[in-house]
Amino acid sequence: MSISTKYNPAEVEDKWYQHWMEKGYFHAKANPEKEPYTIVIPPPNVTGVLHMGHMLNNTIQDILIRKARMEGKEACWVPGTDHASIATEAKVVRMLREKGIKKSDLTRDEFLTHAWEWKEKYGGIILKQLEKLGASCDWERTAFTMDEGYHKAVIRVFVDLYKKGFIYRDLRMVNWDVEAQTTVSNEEVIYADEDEVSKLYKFQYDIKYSDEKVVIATQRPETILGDAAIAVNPKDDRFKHLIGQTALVPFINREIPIIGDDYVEVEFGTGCLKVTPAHDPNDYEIGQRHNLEVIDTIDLNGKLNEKCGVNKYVGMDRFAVRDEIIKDLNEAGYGLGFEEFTTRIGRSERTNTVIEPKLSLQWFIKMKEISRTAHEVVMDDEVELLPAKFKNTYNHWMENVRDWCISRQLWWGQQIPAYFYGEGENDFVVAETAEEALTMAQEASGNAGLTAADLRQDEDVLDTWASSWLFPIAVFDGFNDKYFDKEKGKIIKGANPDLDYFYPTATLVTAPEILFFWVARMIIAGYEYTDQKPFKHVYLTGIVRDKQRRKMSKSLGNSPDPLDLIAEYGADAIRTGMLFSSPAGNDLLFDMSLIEQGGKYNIKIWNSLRLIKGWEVDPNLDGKADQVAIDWFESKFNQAVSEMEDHFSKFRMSDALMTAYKLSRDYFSGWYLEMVKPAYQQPIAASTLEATIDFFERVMRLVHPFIPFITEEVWSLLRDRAEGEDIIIAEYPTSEAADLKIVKEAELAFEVISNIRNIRVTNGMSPREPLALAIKTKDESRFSTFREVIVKMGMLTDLSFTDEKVAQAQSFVIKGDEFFVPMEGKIDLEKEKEEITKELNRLQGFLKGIMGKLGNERFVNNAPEKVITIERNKKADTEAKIKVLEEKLEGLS
RNA sequence: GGGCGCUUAGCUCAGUUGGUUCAGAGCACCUCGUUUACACCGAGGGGGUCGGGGGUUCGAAUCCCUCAGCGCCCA
Repeated sequence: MSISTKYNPAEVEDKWYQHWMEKGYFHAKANPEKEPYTIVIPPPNVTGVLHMGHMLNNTIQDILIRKARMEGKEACWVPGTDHASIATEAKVVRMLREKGIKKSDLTRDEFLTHAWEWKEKYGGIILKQLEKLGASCDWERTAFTMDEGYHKAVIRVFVDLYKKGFIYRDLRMVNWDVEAQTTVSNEEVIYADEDEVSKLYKFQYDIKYSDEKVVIATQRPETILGDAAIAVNPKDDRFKHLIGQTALVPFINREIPIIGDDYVEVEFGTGCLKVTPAHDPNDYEIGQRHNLEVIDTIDLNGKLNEKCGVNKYVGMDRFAVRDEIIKDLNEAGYGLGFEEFTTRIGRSERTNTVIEPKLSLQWFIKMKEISRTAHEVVMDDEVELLPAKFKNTYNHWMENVRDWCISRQLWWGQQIPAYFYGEGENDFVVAETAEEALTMAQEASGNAGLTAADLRQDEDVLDTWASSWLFPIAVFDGFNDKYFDKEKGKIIKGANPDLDYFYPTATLVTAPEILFFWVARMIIAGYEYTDQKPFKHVYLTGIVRDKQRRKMSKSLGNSPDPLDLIAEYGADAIRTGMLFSSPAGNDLLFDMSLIEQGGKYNIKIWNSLRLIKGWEVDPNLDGKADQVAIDWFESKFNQAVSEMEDHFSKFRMSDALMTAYKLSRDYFSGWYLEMVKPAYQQPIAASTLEATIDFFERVMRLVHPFIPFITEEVWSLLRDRAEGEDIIIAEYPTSEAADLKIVKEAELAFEVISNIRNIRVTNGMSPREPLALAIKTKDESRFSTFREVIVKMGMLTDLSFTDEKVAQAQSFVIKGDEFFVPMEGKIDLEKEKEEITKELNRLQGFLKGIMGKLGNERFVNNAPEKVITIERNKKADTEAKIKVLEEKLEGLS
């Protein structure tokens, strides 16, 4: 069979992915004969598209899964998508707006119809893209957080937690996005990378029954009309006498108290703080402490309402009012100018609108108690974070965990199953279905005549994380009626074969930025519902950045399109490229040259295949001369496998790849193939060819998890394969004892060869220039094994042993042995002398250091014998080298 | 403001309990080479006072203190 000169990734990759799918290799079934190995994907946004972060993350997951599969485990990688309330709703709203439809013109049901259409059309694109990467997900298990079963699970958990007393409703200061008309979590509020310069305006307030004035400084003059107090620091001598007096809000002359509170920073602004409990979280807290009135002057749409007390401002946008009120107050003589200061202004991640702090009734989950076990298990390494440094961060967060606001003022998502039957704040019931709710409401209200039409379900949906925190359980249908004990609020063990088999999962691979939003909460849910951890290891990847360390993002335009990259270089190249420089927890500085390196690696493998496929066997050859190379590579292989096992056990994926890369590229394709390669157009021994193919197969199996496509292709071409004899399910190599003696002998031989090559290069000789080598050694046997290798690869005409120094020769020393390459006057004497002198100086300096150590009594007395012996050996070795060089120098002059 | 972490070659990073020539890898760089698997290659080479200072120790990239710079998380 002839093999194409060029490797064509696109063609090969599509072919094999299809083949794997047809054979059903990705599908996992509960199989008691095998050990399970499960990974659940961090579900990407359903409307998302593949970006570089996904590429890294999913490459790592695929490597883990493929390796587990080859190790004979039942490898199950569950893919899925997240409904992503805020992001998806924003996209649907934008799409509708482009069609001229306003969300506010639609009913909830109409909007959701559009949203589902959108989801059907664009949802899951990202999963198709993962196929291109080679992801071996069990596509039959693809989950979506709003699937019917999943939806029921989320609602069930809400009801259960409510019953258990973990969910409550309370007035809280939330971040209000006036454009999206929703609350956003603290995490969704972003601050500019650099502090922003803003203006701090000063205004004076009159004091009742006094000629004194009090001067405050504020960034938000539009909230003045909602002021409930002026606060000063009780330790501030300038102002403490004012405490207890009454100030007048400028312009409207509303009376407000002057209070003392430690929160006020003496140094900041004027030292006097206007307190607006309705519009600032800190002010709200001060208000709570001092029982201040809450005057909510800004409506949900960001416009001032009649409570502000000034007709002309009612209905105006908050920022327009700011300009207006500054002007008006200045004209009225209250303004005292402004100063610039740097501050941080929170903006909505979704709409970039300045966040409006807002008091609102929200649903919360109490976190302290429910998260206790989740806190402990990470501290005890029952769940291991990798790298471990994230334990500290996790600990800090868990120690200060705050209640989780789970309501979102959106339509796309899981609607909160709270049903109101009256006007009161507490006239509601919580139930899994409307029917159940009706019965409960009739009971709660004492009104048996209530009908379904009298019930009003809470308008809000749940935070998306309140869906995805159930992911490892819900993808195995864990909350289904059949497996869920509603009384106890626990999942029944032994009832759900899939869950019992695949859960707890093995490893979660995700980004550190969602350690709390998702990882911690999954652990919490895991223990709450199964009394088990959801996963053993959490591998936290870094962020993919560009060379200037900027995060790669579409908005910055600094990210290549992953699919273009795959099309151009092939998925294997991308996978290796991403992994070449990607230690766990460290950011990855993406560089095209890494992808190119990955591509070159594939080509190297391809060319090695071409070389081997070109060899003709001569049955008369015994191949004895090749045995040394075979023995050596066998050991080298085992050494590498053992190293990789160590790397894998520590989740050092980059290092594992580098070990495999060097084994296959440097040792197999470089040294080994060169050692056994027959001369041009010469045949090879059958046994050597067989051994070589066997090695090649083993190397391919070893790297298959990293580069699945080319390894499958090479595997299929190396031998005639039976149906189903595919590398994807071939056995993963495990390490066996390596013969360290032969490895050491090889190293010596390679060093000799390297020195000979060096002589050629430094003397400007052609690599083919015939040379001879004479060795002066006490132990000829150490060269016996690799004698022929040295001759072949050193391009030597002769290798002999000598007792005498050889004149007119280039020489070098390795471990006390002297090597002579006769040059017959071809060398540059002066240059040679210069170099020897240089080396001599270096060695003498080195020796001086050793002598210093050995001359130090405290060293000799205190250091372990082993260390002293090493120093003595170093001394002897160095002295020998110096002697040789000195003699050489003499010989030259 | 509180917490955590980082600083080793031009770049990205290894360096496990202080002790083998421990100062390393990959990439980049420089020189040479087109010898039929591969120039998407091969051979060879240069390059770091381990952020600064101090201390502990016979011995420090490694432990302690301190200064400087950087990053992340939370307020």
